[in-house]
Amino acid sequence: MPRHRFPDTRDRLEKAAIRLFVEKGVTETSVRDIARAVDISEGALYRHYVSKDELVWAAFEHHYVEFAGRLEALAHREPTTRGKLAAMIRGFCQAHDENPTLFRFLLFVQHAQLNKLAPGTPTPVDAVRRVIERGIASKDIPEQHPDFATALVFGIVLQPVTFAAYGRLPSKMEPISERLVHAAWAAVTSH
Amino acid sequence: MPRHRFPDTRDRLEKAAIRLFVEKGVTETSVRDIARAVDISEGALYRHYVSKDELVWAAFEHHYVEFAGRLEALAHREPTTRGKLAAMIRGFCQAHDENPTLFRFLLFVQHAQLNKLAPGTPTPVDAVRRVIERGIASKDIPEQHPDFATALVFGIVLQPVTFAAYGRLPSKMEPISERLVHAAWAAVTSH
Amino acid sequence: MPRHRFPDTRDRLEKAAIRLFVEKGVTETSVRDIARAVDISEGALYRHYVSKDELVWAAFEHHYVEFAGRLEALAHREPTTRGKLAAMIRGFCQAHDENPTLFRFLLFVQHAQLNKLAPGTPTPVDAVRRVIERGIASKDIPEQHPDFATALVFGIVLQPVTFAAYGRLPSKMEPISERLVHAAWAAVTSH
Amino acid sequence: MPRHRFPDTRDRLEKAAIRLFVEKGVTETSVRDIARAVDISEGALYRHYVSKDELVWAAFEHHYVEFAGRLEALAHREPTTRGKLAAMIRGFCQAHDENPTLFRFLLFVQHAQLNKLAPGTPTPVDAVRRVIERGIASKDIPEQHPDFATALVFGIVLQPVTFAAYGRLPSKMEPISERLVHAAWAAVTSH
DNA sequence: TATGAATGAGGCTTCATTCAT
DNA sequence: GATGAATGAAGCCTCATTCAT
Repeated sequence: MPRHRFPDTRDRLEKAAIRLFVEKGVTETSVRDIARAVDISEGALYRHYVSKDELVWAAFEHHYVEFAGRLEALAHREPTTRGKLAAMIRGFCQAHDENPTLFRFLLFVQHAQLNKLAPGTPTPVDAVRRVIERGIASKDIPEQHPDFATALVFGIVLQPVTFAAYGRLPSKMEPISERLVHAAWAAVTSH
Repeated sequence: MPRHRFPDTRDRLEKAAIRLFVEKGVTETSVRDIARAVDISEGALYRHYVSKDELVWAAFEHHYVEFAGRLEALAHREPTTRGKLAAMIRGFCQAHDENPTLFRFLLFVQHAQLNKLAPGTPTPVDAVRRVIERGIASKDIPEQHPDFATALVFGIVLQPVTFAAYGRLPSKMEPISERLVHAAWAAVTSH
Repeated sequence: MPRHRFPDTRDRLEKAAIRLFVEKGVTETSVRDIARAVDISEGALYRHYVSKDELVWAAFEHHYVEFAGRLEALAHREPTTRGKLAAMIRGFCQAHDENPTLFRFLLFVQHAQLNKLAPGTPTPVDAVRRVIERGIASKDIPEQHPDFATALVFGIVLQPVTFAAYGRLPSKMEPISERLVHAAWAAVTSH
Repeated sequence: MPRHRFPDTRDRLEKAAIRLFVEKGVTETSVRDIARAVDISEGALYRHYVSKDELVWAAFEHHYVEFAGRLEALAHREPTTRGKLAAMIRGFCQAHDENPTLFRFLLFVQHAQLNKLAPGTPTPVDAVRRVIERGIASKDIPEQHPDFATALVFGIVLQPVTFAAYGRLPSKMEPISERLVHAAWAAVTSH
């Protein structure tokens, strides 16, 4: 049951759009740019997406929710708080290395899109936050504001991604995933 | 309508622009938006800035370089690696709390502006990196890629700022500065 | 309002632009003027030309090169120097009378456009100059600076065109073409 | 009885404006350009000229009328038609070489300004035309349309100036003045 | 008297979107 | 279905001119 009659063109549009959005920014990428990248006419794009906004949103939502689910599942498999956190951080690294462009897209556009998510939709932030909350409850992690601890974990994971995006660090995350796990655990459990 | 009532138009433009840039994004803020916020005509803006780009750049460069110098000075006063790092992190928090809008502006636009900095201009990243490099040389910090450790520190400091910007954390950083110092030190010295 | 009723929009734009350029000058003609003359929106013009500059250039280049070729061909058919020169002068007159507006456009904008011609592109000036050069070599024309003689011929032909453009002379050139031929030959062979 | 209280600044403005007008064109030269060239403020320019248009006009009118008078006087001194014409052509060459920029200015802007001349004001064209008219009346020149003959003389003189302006001929006219005299006389008397 | 900030109109261009073909 | 010309709003910028200081 395909979600659309032209799944191929739609996918190619999404992929090209994501690439351009990361390269130039969303506002700086025109519908024309996207149509050209996929070699269709501007008008044709509107057969696949109602508007540019919808294209951005669809590209975001689809992958963002999927990624949240993936993290959730990874955490679910592990029994301990540290194991869950470690699995999620490794999941971040793996997702990044599989498709850095997509990862950067999600990272860079999230704040403009988050408010469009249906309330209650699980996000990667929620996934991490939930693990931390339970870790605090079970005393695996010292008492602290769970959002703050979540921020620490995200900062530790995403800043290297940002540095990599701008060439300050090598582009692969998986080689440093264990370092990130240790750093995140240390940060979250310090005092 | 009076003409010279505001000899400080340039300053008012910068301030209004920074606010709008943070609220809506740089591309999404039009010259007209800025001019209206200051109640002058669009054309008048060009008496003060050669172009919108120059306005963005001037607002960025001025404060960015100043902030880098401030961090440098804070680090300079402290004798130990940990002291230096702690002073800088507290400096971040203080700078943020003094003017969160300005801080967010610097944070959000930096990547589009950094390549315009004259080569060799010291940046906050350089300031932190230098302390870390020396800390590694003096064995205060375990052997590791200094850019990686720098990323950890920045992630730990900036992600809470980002969470605060989007309402996930309280808007003041100074109350959590000691926590950030501990977390950063823990992350950098873990293994 | 219908969209595709004029598949010849580009041509109509060029024609209207040329007319306006002659009437008011290139800089003094706005893109809006041109679009209005053809009854399309300003934005639509950019489907046909990348910029106003390109419109000016395209209108110029196309006709200028064509005209140069036409003169060249006319000269080629004649065996003698005087015959070649006479044919070219008659060609000028005929081209002018066929479309005085176009001719004046080429005359008035040439200096701003000539430096954009690909080096080596033949021009009407080259065509005349070449005939004169050979005429000097074959002693049909007395020894003299060929550029100077070329200037004389052009002055003799174009100044009446200019006078006609500003109403000082009747608007048709063909009736005076033989007079121009005589005058040009007399000027070029005097001493 | 000075014509203005700031003859010096006014002169410098006129000179700078003429230079810029020749270099870039009248429309393409802004009031700002002119004010800067003379190192005064934009506002100050309006103490000397009511508007940009008036500056253009004043610069034109002043020199144009003066030049017409000069030609008239030169012709007056000579008894014969050929002598008068020769004197005027030499006068053109001399005026050009004294100040080529001014000469080009008059040449290039004349058509936009001529209709502002008070009716009856003598122009260089009138001066030449009058001599030709009388030459025809006295049979020194064969019967022909005097405007046409005037066009020939102007073409022969001005086209070399144009070629010089664009680098196709050496920049001095006086060395070729006798050639121009001969060519003009030959053109005008041919048949 | 000189300055230059301010105006307001207008210039060129881009863009998301529509729609006749 | 697909095309791409057309729209109309908006974007950035320049300019001649005015006028408070």
